[in-house]
Amino acid sequence: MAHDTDAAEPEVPLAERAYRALRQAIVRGEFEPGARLRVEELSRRFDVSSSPLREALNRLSEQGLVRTLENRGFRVAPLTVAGVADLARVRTLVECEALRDAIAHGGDDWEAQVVAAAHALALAERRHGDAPRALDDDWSARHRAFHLSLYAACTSPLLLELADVLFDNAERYRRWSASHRKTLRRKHDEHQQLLKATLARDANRALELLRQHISGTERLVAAALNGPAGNGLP
Amino acid sequence: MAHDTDAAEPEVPLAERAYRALRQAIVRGEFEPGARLRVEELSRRFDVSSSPLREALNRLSEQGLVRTLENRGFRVAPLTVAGVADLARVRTLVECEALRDAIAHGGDDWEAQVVAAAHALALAERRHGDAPRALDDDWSARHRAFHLSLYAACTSPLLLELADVLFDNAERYRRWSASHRKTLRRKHDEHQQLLKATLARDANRALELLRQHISGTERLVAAALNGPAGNGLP
DNA sequence: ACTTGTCCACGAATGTATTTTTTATGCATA
DNA sequence: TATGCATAAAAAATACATTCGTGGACAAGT
Repeated sequence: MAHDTDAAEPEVPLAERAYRALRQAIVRGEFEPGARLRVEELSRRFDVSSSPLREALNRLSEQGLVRTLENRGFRVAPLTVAGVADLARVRTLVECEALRDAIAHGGDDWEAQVVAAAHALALAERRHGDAPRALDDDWSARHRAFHLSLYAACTSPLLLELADVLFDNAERYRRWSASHRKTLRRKHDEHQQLLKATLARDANRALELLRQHISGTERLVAAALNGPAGNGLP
Repeated sequence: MAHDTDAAEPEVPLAERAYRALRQAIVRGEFEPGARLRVEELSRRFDVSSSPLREALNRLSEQGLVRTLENRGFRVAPLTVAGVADLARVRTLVECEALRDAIAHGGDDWEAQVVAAAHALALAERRHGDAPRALDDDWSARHRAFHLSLYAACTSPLLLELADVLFDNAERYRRWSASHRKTLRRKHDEHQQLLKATLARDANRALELLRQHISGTERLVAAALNGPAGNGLP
């Protein structure tokens, strides 16, 4: 029996591993927004040859994290004011619908998972003091888990998949904003209120809170994007 | 200077060509719904080697047209009752929002394009008699162009991209349904009404018509899917 | 005799190394 | 300063090697 924690999980294909590693690197902001993604560099960096790497890049480009320029290689998708506005809009549309459905159909197990995720997030926040949370991988993972747990009971697989992809795109903006800004955001109360409304099955209130949550993030990011001119953005 | 109409448009990469050809083949139903997509076969069929082909397959799998099974190759995404319901639901959400926005923001040029697309579609329908339209490539192209022209003035690129991908997924169901059914659908009136309401900038009515249009298609497809048991579907 | 499990071989998917083609860059020349 | 050619770099595609599942034969046990 092969154990997973060993050298490099040989049962998961290299293309898949490259995909995950690259996606995480992009979401975490390890590359500059418009930066070129040279196949050979990445090839060395992830210790994988070109073919699986190109497969990963192609998948990411369908998700909006990477841009393909024909015969001119790949680039990290840029971060723009228009982009964050568009993203917030579509996220609101998709995630509100998913939340509405989850509230309507979720059972006890779903509620339990939501409470668990919220608690895990709260723990990370308390422990974390005043450092910018969005830059902490652990907090980010729990933040993501909390939001997605809210939708988990949604009956539409497509909607869930969309919410997933859109969340990753938004994560890039959150991290960029957190690292280019002085004032830090306090999302704890918003999350708690969202949790409370959801558990109370108060769909109207929960949806309104979610809308505000998303648009609040968007406003901050947009301000950071065209505020300190010359901070790396067009 | 290379001319485009010659042998094979050398300026568009093979991966891109493979992607387009394969997508069209899948949408047109040239493969059975759950059929295996062997790399070597496709490689010979499209006269391309494995690398660009795998890139195309990876992109298509992100779009929902192809399913990836780790270490077991690719398959055409299945056609299921749950799938068509889910798809119709998300299409309604996305396309209604896109249409609302287009009606709010579209200018004269947009209106002109919509009218043109509608007219082109009407011409194809009149000429086409009573044969099942969804099986005719020309009609399908015009049908697609008409629907997408309605959204073209939408200010959200993301929404437009989503509408595009979802429409292709729906096209698979339309074609399958059209080829496994006796009674044919008459969508002409629905399209005309939709056009009329849109040009009148009557958003409420247009959105309601679009909802009915999508759900009408869904009902027919769902009926065809579990109606004649043993017609190739689980 | 029939089932059940294991091992081997074949085919197909995955991955690497290499060649080909295209695009970008620098230098010389007008 | 602009233009054209030569060179270098990188992307795209191919050919080749490796690895991984699948199915069949054979052996052991029921």
